Amino acid sequence: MTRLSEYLLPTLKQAPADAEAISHRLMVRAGLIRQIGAGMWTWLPAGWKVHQKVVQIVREEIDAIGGHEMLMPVLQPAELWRKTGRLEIEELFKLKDRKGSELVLAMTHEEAVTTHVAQTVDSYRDLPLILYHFQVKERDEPRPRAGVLRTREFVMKDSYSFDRDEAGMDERYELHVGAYDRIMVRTGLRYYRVESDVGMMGGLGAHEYMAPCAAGEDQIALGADGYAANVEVARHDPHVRHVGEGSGEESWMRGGQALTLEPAIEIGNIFKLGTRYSEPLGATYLDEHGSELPIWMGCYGIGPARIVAAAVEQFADEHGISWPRALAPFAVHLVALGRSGMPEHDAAEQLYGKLSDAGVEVLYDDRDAGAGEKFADADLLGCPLRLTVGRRTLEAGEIEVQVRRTREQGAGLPLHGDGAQIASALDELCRGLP
RNA sequence: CGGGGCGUGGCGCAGCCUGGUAGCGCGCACCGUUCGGGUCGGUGAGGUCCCCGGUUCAAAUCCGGGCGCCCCGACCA
Repeated sequence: MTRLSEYLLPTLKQAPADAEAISHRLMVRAGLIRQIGAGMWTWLPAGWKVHQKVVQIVREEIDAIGGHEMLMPVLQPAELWRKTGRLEIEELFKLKDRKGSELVLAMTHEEAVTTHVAQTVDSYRDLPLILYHFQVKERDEPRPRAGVLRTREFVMKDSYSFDRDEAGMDERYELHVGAYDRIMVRTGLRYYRVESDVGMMGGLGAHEYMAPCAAGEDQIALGADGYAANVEVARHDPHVRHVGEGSGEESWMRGGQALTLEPAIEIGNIFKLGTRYSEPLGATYLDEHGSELPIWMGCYGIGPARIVAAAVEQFADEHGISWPRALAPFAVHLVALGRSGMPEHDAAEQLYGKLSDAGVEVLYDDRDAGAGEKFADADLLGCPLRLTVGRRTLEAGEIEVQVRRTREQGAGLPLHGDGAQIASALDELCRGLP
């Protein structure tokens, strides 16, 4: 599928000096991302592949609960935001066009979707509805940090539900809980769904999906009984007592149980909005009796970039990244040893052809480079399986297979076997991996 | 926004204190060598020393102003 000699994968031995978070260091070193300014990042080809793996998982699960994908613009009239009272938000980028008209760069899309629904939905027969898109969000963050973890521009999947009443909204909300749980499981991440502060979105309920990792900027409180909450929520929970204050080590108790605090990053959030946006934007419908009623809404966000970074954080080791199989840029990293023209190199070429034809996602390292360099890059990039074709391989008639996560060598596969058979054997192997 | 740090070739750094217009490692190009864990040797290319101004015969170096980036905190629809 991809020859490394013809690909752009600029790996580095040393991370940029100012990079501290593991995901920041490794994603730059592995050639996945490059910075262009504070909180402004480019996804290079291999990085974008990973990002799009996440996007596709999210798309499939939102489609499965009846979501309809669309695309709304980032550039929007300021007037919409004035109507909802959000024009004054500091993080909102504001600008003017050549005529002097006031515009904003959207940091989220409630204003846009609600406007469209207000214009197009008239009857109770049009509801419920789930609309979503993957679109860039622009936020003038006071402090971007940690590579792709907190940026000023990032792609978000945001879906919005529209219902006749509160019960309907709750139903759509629960559908999203299910979809989000399935998304998290499929990505292979360790995660918690925690109750969150509803903040300015109204008091109707909200959850956050948190991925524990060292670079996390939030803290979650966890109980042995399965209790999991944002620390802000835990703080206001009457059952939670704060024990060790001031001694440096924080200690919380809930119903006689100690709570542990863990740093985590927010990778998704879901809110019950109620009529917070439908009212100012006039999104109403007529019910069976001809009465005009406001539409009940929910909004549901998920950040693919944060899922990618969290996966790096959670599974990296001293050699580099170790992707969960669902997110890996390639299923297989094939390393050819020896110089081009030598028998082992020719054998690697043949194998590459067979795997490609069989539809295996394979990155083929056909570069004229030393074995050490190739293995180091393979470890750094972190594809689940590494295949090696070298002199030993030829002698044994077997392809060497190494599992990235465990760095253990499995049983070899027949070098001269049928392509489809090798592919299905690899597929089998992959399915057994995390 | 408060506190701290940094800006010298693609990356990592030295030089700055004690002014004399730039050096190391990696990477890159070429030659040879090696070819199962970042081989070794040689040759070479590549720098407005973040920007503007000032001091001085002379500024990467000293002074003033600005910009950019990172880290901690605050903030985080």
